[in-house]
Amino acid sequence: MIDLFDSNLRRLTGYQLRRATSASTHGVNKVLSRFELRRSTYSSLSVIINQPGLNQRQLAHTLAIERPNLVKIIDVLERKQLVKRKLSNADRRAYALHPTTKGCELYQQATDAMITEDATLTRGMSDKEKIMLARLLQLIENNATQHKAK
Amino acid sequence: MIDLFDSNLRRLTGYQLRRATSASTHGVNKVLSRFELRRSTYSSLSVIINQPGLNQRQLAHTLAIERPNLVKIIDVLERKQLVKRKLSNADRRAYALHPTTKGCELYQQATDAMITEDATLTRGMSDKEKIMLARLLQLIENNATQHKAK
DNA sequence: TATTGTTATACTCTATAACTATA
DNA sequence: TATAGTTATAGAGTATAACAATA
Repeated sequence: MIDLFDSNLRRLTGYQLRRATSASTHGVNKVLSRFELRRSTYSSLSVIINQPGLNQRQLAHTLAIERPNLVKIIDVLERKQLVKRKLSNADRRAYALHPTTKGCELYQQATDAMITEDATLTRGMSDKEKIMLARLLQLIENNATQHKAK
Repeated sequence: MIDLFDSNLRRLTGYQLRRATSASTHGVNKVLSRFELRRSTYSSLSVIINQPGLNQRQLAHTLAIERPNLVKIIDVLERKQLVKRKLSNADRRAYALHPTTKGCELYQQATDAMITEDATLTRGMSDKEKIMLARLLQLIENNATQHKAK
């Protein structure tokens, strides 16, 4: 096959980002499917375990997703008995989100597999490069978020 | 607001990538909407201008998208008279994709705006860091694509 | 009045199977 | 038989408006 190239697009950092992200998606989905999780449910479970008791608004903010999109994600996690919505005493409008024992166990297994999978992405990088990459990606996110707010 | 953090997730390169990409999306969409383009139509137009005469299979491969998803994108570009499907003499199954004059002009304007927008993402980076970022993102994409093929 | 969770809805991107016409 | 373009379809993520219960 003739190997064409998108040399114009490749000059854009935003496009480079999108291609790298997109390429990584297949492997991530494949790993998570072994645990009957999707990216949205895994990331929500992760934050809930990291910050037990937070409410849906806080979780949505942490994940940078909209509140309405979270409802079905938590529904799924609750149906699978990985997470529980507990009524908050302080504010009866809100639910405090807590992981179950089953949720913690599944999270540990899934995370082990995710870390292994994730390591394939940075194969060939030195530790110094990995640290720099993380720093630059965070800078981009901050730049974009600040830019968006204006 | 209490500033919670997703420290578990943030250790994963794949998640760092996704957050940076996602954060950049709003600005890109906003720029492209001024030209009545979307990411999919802009990137297709870009490749067609870069490689005039290529067919839809080649374009899909270059953009790493599936052939069926390209059909409506080209339909839109053709309806807007930015691109033309020309019957290929060599292979009457295939269309050769060519930009129109209008397509080239709109692409130039949109690209100027896109480059300006894109520069905000790498604000605060040295030239050396920008080069390294591009190299590391390409490495990730290669690693992920290779990993996927297995 | 404002906020939490929710419902409804719509749009974009992505992915696969199967068809047609050509090769 | 294999390929290019297409159709149909379904899944996942994302975004906004509006509502009930509560603050």
